[in-house]
Amino acid sequence: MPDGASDPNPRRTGLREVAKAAGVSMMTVSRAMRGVDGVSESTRRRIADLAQQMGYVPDGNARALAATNSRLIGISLPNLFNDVFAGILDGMRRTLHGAGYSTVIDTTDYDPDRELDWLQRMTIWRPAAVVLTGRDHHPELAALVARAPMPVVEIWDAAADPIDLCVGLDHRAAGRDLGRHVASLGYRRPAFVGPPPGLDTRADKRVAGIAAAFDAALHRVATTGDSAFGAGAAGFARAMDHWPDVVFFHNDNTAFGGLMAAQKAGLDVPGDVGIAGFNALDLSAILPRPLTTMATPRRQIGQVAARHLLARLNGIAPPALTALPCTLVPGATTRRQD
Amino acid sequence: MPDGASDPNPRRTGLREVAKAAGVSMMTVSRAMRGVDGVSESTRRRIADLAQQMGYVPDGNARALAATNSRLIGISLPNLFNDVFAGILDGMRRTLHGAGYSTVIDTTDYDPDRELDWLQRMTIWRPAAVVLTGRDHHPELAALVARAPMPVVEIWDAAADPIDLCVGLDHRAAGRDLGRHVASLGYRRPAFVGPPPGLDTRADKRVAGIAAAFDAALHRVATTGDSAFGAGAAGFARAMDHWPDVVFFHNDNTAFGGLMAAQKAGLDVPGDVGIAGFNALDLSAILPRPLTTMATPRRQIGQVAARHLLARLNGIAPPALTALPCTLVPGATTRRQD
DNA sequence: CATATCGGCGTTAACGCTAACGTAAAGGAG
DNA sequence: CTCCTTTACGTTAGCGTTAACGCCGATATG
Repeated sequence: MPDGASDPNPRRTGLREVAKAAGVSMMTVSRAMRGVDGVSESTRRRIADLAQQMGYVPDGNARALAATNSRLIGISLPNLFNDVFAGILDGMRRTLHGAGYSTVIDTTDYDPDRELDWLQRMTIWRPAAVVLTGRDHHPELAALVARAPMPVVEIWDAAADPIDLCVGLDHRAAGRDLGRHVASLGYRRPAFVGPPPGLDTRADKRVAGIAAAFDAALHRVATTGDSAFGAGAAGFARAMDHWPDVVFFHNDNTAFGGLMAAQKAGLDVPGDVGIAGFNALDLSAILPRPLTTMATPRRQIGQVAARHLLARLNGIAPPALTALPCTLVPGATTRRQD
Repeated sequence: MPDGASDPNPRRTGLREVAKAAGVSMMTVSRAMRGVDGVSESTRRRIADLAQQMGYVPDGNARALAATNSRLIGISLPNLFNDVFAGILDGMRRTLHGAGYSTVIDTTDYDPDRELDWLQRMTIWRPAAVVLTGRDHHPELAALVARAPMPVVEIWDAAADPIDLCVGLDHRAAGRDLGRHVASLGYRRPAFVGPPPGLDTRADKRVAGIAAAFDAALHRVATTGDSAFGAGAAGFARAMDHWPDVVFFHNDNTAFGGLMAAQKAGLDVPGDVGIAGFNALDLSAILPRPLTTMATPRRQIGQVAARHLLARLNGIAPPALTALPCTLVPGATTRRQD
């Protein structure tokens, strides 16, 4: 069958072509394809078959333009080199995807400027909603959202007065609970190894919670570098200058780095020094001495956030603030209870 | 300042409003905003100021519709719980983002059906291009791409006859090089722990490469479960039933799981058994005994893929197939060279 | 001094689709 | 048999933007 040459511009098959082939109006095809009422079952099936056979693909841009709303949801996360955000994202995307939404993702590296920048570019697509990580944003972000009204979900950090919706956990309480547990084991001189203050505000809240559980001051050591593991090892060495009897880490990966450094330094864990992580990542459970850590409901946060968002998009008002509980994992890198 | 009520429908500021305010035609504003030729510098600046001040945000949907192309790029990856794909993605996104493209991401869990499904839904948005992982797709995918012609980049696995563009590494060669190194150390009875054959075709190619480096047959053990670490530990235990003297793992995370299992079983590594990973993830370097592994240029793959893609989008023809080199990391979980 | 060229801008006609409203025919109630 | 309702469509008028082309005055070119 000779192909081209006959038609100079073979025009992509659109609603028009399907309509002509089916002997109905474009509007009927449009309705049939979207599954909205007003088309008889027989016609719908006939159109669906025809569309399939003709290779018709609806045009999301035209659709969004005509309907003045799209099925695109923007998601902003600090990074993806981290099972924490990968877990949240996974929980969220399964639900959103199932409801017919596509997700546009960006990572900010904890930089509010980049978050704002991304949101500005995202609004070009008239997204149905956006998801932001945390509660601390660029000062201009609120104005931007006010100008382009749409549902906003802030995830991971549950704190009062969200922009719109918020699903996460209470990081201060999680830090406090972990701190209290460790303090109850008899530790008295805590240190913390993690990002420098101000960078990751969730970490700051956890530190505050941990510190509140102890009488003595908590020594905070700032890590740098790309690898969480390497940063943990280096941070641990610097933390030990202050003779702590227990070192808290930003997360389990850095804690593992610290554990390796302790081993290399010939220190006994938990005899000479206790070690505690955060998040209960997969790694923490298979160590010969499982990490003391706090399990965070990451996938669940994503799922709940997505469900609330869908509710909002369907006109139902979900709770503005949802804090999900964490679970202490006693592990074996701190002393056992006497 | 009393706000609403005066105008019943305050209409979002569009090209029209800016044009009216600037006393020029919509077309001039359009040109000015896009930075295309045909507008004097003074007019351009005046319009830009006005647009900024009026809070004008271009409509990507209308733009894509009128221009019949969008600045959206679809990216399909197996998952994000893995520094491998997170690294590739990061390298790619920095470059694409810098060129003004947004990325729509999906994960497939190594399921060709889900990849096809996603691509079908992605084409709705008329993306400027799509990125797929690997070279093995659903049989119908080629037809789908042919119907909606657009640049396609296949990443991670460099193999002949790509759909369009391909940037990755030669997994068979990487496996072979790693295998040869290990064989040269005197190991004779290799085993492999990783996903079941057919699931991750890159892993299959590496296995083939490893096997080719040995005289004896290679025992392959399939892992299951969500956690790479746990899977590695369980897989190692099952692999030892066949008395291998060296166990290769799908990646460094599973290898670490295996290492922990060996330690728990009282086996000496590399005395009793050698262990080799793949990818040189951050984890592998900070272990007391660094992993024998193969370093893969993940971020670089992303960058090169993005650069080639941008070239293609700008009408320049990049090389169809690019294979990037890997670097052997001898580590200490296999014997030293005699 | 006529003609070609070019920068700077405007006009027109889509791009592919959907909201809102219109209409014709069939069925049910009184 | 009229009136109302419901079902199943069709018609009209955009959604906000850009490609293509046209026009006009200003500066080179022969």
